[in-house]
Amino acid sequence: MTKSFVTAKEVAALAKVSRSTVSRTFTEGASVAPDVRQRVEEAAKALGYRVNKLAQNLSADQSQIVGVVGSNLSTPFAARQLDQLSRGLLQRGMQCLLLNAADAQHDISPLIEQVLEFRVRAIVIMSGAPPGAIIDECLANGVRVIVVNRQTDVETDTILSDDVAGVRQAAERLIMAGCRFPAVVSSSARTQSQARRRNEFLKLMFEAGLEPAIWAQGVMSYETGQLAARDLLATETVDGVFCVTDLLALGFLDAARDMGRRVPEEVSVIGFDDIPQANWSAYQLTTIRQPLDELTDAVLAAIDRDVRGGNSRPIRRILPATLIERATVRAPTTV
Amino acid sequence: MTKSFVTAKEVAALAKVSRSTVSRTFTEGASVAPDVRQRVEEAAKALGYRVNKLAQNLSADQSQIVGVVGSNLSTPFAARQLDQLSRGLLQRGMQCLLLNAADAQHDISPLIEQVLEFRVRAIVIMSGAPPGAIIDECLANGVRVIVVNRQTDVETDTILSDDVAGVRQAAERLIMAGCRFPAVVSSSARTQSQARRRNEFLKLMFEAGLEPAIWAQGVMSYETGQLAARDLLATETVDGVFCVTDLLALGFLDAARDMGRRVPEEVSVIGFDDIPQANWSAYQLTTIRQPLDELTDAVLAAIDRDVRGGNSRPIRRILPATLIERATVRAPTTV
DNA sequence: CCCTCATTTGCACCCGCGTTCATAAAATCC
DNA sequence: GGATTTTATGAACGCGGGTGCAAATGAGGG
Repeated sequence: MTKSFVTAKEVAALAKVSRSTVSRTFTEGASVAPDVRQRVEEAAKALGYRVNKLAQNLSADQSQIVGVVGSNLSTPFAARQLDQLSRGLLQRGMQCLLLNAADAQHDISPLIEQVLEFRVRAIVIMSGAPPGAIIDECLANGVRVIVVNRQTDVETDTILSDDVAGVRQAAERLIMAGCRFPAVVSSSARTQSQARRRNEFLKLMFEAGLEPAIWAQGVMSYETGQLAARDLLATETVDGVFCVTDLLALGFLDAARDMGRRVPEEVSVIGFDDIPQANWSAYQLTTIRQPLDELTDAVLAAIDRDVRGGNSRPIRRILPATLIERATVRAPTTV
Repeated sequence: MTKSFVTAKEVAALAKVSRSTVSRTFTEGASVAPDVRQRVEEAAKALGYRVNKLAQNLSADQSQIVGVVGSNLSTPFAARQLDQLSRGLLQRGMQCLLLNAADAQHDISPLIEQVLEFRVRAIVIMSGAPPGAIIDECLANGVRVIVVNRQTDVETDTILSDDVAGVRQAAERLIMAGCRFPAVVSSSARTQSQARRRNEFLKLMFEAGLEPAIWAQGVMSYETGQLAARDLLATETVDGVFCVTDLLALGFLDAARDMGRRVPEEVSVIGFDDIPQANWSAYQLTTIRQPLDELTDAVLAAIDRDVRGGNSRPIRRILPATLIERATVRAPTTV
């Protein structure tokens, strides 16, 4: 019943040629007589032959597979990122081996090891903490590693959006709105971009002579944002909130409204990422947009890069984040 | 610079054993003397050896890769589905080769062919139109095909949520709310589940003596839902809307409110899927829940199944969809 | 002390395909 | 038309690793 796949040998037998000729028929730019080629192709079609990529990649010692490790894939931002990336890979004739790091903060070495076993062409790390040692090992083996939105001490391709500049715009905007009692909301997960955004916000606020309330609990989710609002608005005097993620901001918004606080009149809220929901008319969240398209393009470009001159230096691209004005921050006050 | 990977041969040389012994050391249940095993393992670690899955799978004539074809991956429902599935696969020691069918209605044969070349263990089809011919070919080659939320004429594993029963609950609920002028909203994409939900709704409404307005345009998105509301509420008398997808329903809700219509007092709205956003407090959308967890479990079970007795008949599981009462449908009227 | 049996190990071959290399056939040149 | 170049084809080898088989080693029993 469960017959095995058709091999080139069987095609060769049917077409009455050698297996080498079959191989050549399916190899670009090999020399095969037209009539023979046709005979082989017919035989292949009749038998339902398709090359075994496993074997093909084995002798070539490289595959067109790209390993992608990510986490929180149901989160709007990550989902869009993966959607774009996987589509781009497919368009470029590469395969996308998805490794879902269930837990962001865990060490993702085992995942990388797993993907290495497939002699992948490149590894894209969208999340998780990759220890330098294993990245070095990848690079030593000629596997390009592309790290997204994360600083690494290792010399490898790095693509990130300009969190610092983005946060600066957010902070300035809140200050322009006349906020006196800022707060910053994040989850308890200590991912790099979260920490970077939070710390930069704190730094800027201190420089402006303000002392933000700090809230950091739970997982990265809408519900955590709600919780933050209930905590902060009940116990603190807060008139301007920076949520390190839109998801948090949306939860914050809803809970604030449920508590009867008016946004932006009583409290301004600003997020980060610009996920689609931020633009839904129930929210109209003012936020900092991550340049997702450019991010994806940069990743794809970095992967393609290794085809050409081998040992050029690693890419390091910082893409601009921009303030998207919507309706959750008070209009600038003319001081 | 770009050195190749370490092979078993090199490990053998270092450990002063034969390559077979190295192979056996990494093979479950093979007979290797304890001291030799340790020597080999040390050598392997020192050299950074890892087995080449390509080669391993080649001789085994099967991989632990599962091909997953999906589309609209940034959509909340699909994203969650993929998240769960990829996590489950990883936990079970399988790899997830993601094929992103950019366009749902296109023929996905080329995608399947591509994934077949990797001698995958199974193929999960979450979207797209798989022609029966190629599925037959998969099955003939011993590759299990699992189709999710889609009826097929081919005899293969099928997992679907009970759209019909779900829609019945939605329709009954709207009727209970006293709706006289129902409408059904879908996108113009002619995916099976959309069509099934719409047609079933129409049928039930006709049976109840009502004649629903039909709206079907655009892509599957929040914005399309907004558009539907603007169209329907402006030109028709509508007091009860079934959106075949939560995403549509949320857009509909927002646009309806923006037009000043009160929900559920003036118009009741009910969705399908129960995506996380449906439970956000700005919406509180009454909807039909697809049993996502059970769906994923069933898919994973179907994949695992092929380990055991080979030629048992294909699975066909229909999982119950349940009405989730929230706040967008009027309370039942006591007729 | 010799024989038997269990365990360990190396050899050789196979998986399916790409790729020299040599050879046969065809085409070109003078 | 013979010499030379080009082209087409098949045999053989390698990619990295699994595995059947037989030799080698060691332990146990009579």
